[in-house]
Amino acid sequence: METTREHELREAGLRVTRPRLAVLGVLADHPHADADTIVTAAREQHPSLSPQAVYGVLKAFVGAGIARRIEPAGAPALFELRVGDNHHHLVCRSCGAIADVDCVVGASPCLKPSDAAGFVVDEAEVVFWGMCRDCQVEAAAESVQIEERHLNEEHDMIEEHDIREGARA
Amino acid sequence: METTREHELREAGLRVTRPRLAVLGVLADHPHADADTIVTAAREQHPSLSPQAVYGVLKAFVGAGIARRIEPAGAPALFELRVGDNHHHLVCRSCGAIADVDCVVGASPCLKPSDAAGFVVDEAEVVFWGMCRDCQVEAAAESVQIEERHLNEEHDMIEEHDIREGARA
DNA sequence: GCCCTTTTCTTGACCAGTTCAAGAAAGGGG
DNA sequence: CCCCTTTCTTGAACTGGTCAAGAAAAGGGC
Repeated sequence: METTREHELREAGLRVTRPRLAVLGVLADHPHADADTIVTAAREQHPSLSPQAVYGVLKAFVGAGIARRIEPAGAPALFELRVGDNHHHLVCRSCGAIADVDCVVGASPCLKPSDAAGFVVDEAEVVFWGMCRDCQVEAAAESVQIEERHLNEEHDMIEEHDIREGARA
Repeated sequence: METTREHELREAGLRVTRPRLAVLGVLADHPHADADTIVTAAREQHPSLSPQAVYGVLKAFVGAGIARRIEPAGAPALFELRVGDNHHHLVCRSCGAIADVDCVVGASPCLKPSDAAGFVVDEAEVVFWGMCRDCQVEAAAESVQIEERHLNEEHDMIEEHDIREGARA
């Protein structure tokens, strides 16, 4: 019995239900999963699970403070169980992969705006944009190919674009 | 003649068109406008302007480097002309107001992740979440009203649970 | 253990923001 | 001024996500 997870839910003031346990399990396995990934993965344990149920569960988790929602620009929302430590994220521009980064300064709020313009700031969210190791390798390989293509010239193009494996989760 | 703005467009390698000049004007007036605001405002100068044209223009601007797109979680994308200085943003949780903040450390990339996990980072985006002055005032006024209501009322239970302030940072 | 109330899940419609596609119109170099 | 290219208009479509109503199931009291 997943008493541990049941406990986590109860601790958070949430009823223990199959969909919630399933989603919790998926989040434990996929530290930065989007709703769709969660639906798909959670259906292994609970086939009838609906997307709306997942949205509801996720909203409950976020509301109860056991999950955090992150929304990198241009990507669907991602959810993670690591909460309360104000860590930040590295996002790969080409494949969307996400990695955690500990808070730069340590404590939260980790950053203070130089001039808060009258705002009361309660969170500083940092997103580091860049390219993950895999995509760097791929990009390097591709640029080599382009070079070769130029050398060989007048041969038909090898369409390698759209490789984009979903290494998001 | 808006030679200045025409020049800005040409400088950026863009053709000068009426929709573009209109959008450029709106962005100059509204430093953090969303697509819808831009459409509405730009129609004062160019009534037949379509939303799709605006999306196209904005994409062109961003591509040409004369505008920047920001996407605060849970809000439509906003566009600003201030580019190239890697400044950051304060976002009001209750009304969505946005204010610019100069880069905390000065130069861009202003922050270096403690451990980049193999990523090559090219930008550090910081969003400060909080409450703007207006909303603070409003919230204060509202809490006073609630307090009065409690005092006047015949001692209904003062439900204080679920306060759970989002002190996530 | 069973009932009852409340919460949650299922099913299905709907919405906002944005993108895609095809043809018409406008920019601007020659 | 013409022609080619880019851009805009019009209209449809798509994605990620929300809303609403009824069915199901959680779990406290008996």
